Amino acid sequence: MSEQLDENKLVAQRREKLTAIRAQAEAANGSAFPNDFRREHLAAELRAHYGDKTAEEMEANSVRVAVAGRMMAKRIMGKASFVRLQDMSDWIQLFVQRDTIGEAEYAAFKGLDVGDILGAEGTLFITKTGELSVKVDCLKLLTKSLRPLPEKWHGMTDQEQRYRQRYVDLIMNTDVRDTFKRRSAIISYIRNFLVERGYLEVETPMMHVIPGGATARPFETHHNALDMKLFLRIAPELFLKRLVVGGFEKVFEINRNFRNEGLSTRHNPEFTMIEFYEAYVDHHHLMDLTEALLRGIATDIVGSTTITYQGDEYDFGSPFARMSVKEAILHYNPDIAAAELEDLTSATAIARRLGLEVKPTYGLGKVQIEIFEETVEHLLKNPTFITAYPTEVSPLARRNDQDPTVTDRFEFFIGGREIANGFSELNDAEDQAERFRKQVEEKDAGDDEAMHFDADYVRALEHGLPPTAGEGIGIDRLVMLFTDSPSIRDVLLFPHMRPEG
RNA sequence: GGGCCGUUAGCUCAGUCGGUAGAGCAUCUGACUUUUAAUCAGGUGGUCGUGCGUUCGAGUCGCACACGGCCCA
Repeated sequence: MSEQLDENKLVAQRREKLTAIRAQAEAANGSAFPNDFRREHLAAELRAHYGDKTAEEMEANSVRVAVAGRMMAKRIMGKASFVRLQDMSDWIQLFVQRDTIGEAEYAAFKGLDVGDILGAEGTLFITKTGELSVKVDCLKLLTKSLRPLPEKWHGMTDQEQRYRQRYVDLIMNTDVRDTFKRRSAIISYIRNFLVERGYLEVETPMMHVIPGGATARPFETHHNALDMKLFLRIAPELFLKRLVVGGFEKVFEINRNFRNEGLSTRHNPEFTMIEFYEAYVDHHHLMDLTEALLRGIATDIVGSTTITYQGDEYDFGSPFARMSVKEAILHYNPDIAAAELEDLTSATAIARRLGLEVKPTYGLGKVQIEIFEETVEHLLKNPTFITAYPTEVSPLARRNDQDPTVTDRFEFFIGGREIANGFSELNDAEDQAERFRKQVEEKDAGDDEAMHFDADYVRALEHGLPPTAGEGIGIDRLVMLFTDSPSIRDVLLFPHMRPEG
């Protein structure tokens, strides 16, 4: 596929047409790919302004328009024809008459192909079937399309082709365009939400010398001039907190992170997260903020506090449920006694009974989280905050003042999936250094997802991080939820695919 | 990583028991001055994902591989 894409007769025919168009344009001192046509109107604007007018009203005051877009359908009725012209906003019909544009122009029009990019000028009118249309008096081919589009009725349905040739998918499928417009709207909403509250948007490095801020396997790359190994970032967290040390007390970043894991309907090697940090608040404040943000997205973008995802309804209108990890385990496992969860031996027995692997290095907190993930996560359908994560699995979160075995941390779940993760930040530099050492021990013991020791980050903390709370939200999964998309690939314009076979 | 399913014309899909490859749309030719999946008549279009094997003969049966989808880990 690299050099010679599949050629066929249809493409060859169009190439021949283009050759003739080139020759004609050259003879007239013009271009086969003219760029001097200026569009004055979008289809959606015209529909909005004139869509409910009557044929008589349109005839009474003639409206001149200039539209441009891709020809999606061509119906030749003899000496008059109809064209469906699709632009970024919508589509509008063109009415092309031989006796209006001239015999030579009409002959040229008949040679155009579905898929060609056209510019058209004319006056608006309404056909006898009630379709707002442009009676064209000037039609111009702007770009010749050499490849046939998929069939008009079924369109492009093959998932693989839709992902690989997203440009065709976007041309053919309105709902795909709508999904990505909504994705953009959601990101804009989040950005405005935070900027309105005094947050500063920043960009921090994506190439890290020490990958940090999450437990995940990073991608490695190499800097030639410096002859050094670099990692694509797995999270921006440690840089954002350095900025809070520096005095940017409310910051956020929306961008890509990279994790070297398998692909699935919920995982792409590169994905988009927002992380935000605010000084002088705690994780309770972030839960309130998150609740307001998600309710706002539902209301303002979806248009309802109830959303439907893959047949299930979720309610964003009521206050979100909040419970601790241990409460959740006990609530969904009535056969487990509270005391059993507090003891490593009995908790390990429970985990093994569930068929979970418990490594000798696991402490009580890790075992509890394994039980939680196995028995609770998938049941958290309506919006729920789970709090009080074990310190053992939260190396960057602040210990709880009453119970130092857990942290002031929460994760947010909906539809059985984790969408967000936030906590009051660990700002005790000495505690942080100690937890990094623990992570390094685990790394040395063979856990390639464990963290590195980041000495500069500890140095930053030694300058003093104000009490701060921070959170990360997976944008792709959030967009899946709000666009009713079953796969992460449906919300990524160009999802990662193996090379074509 | 494991299981199941898929890969046939540009697109969407049929293809019986193993016997020379089919339809619709698109395209080409002709007719048609208000259609919207326009209609009518006629024509063109194929390395059946790749490779190996079984067979007189493979789109069809077997094995391997590639890519994808769904489920599981």
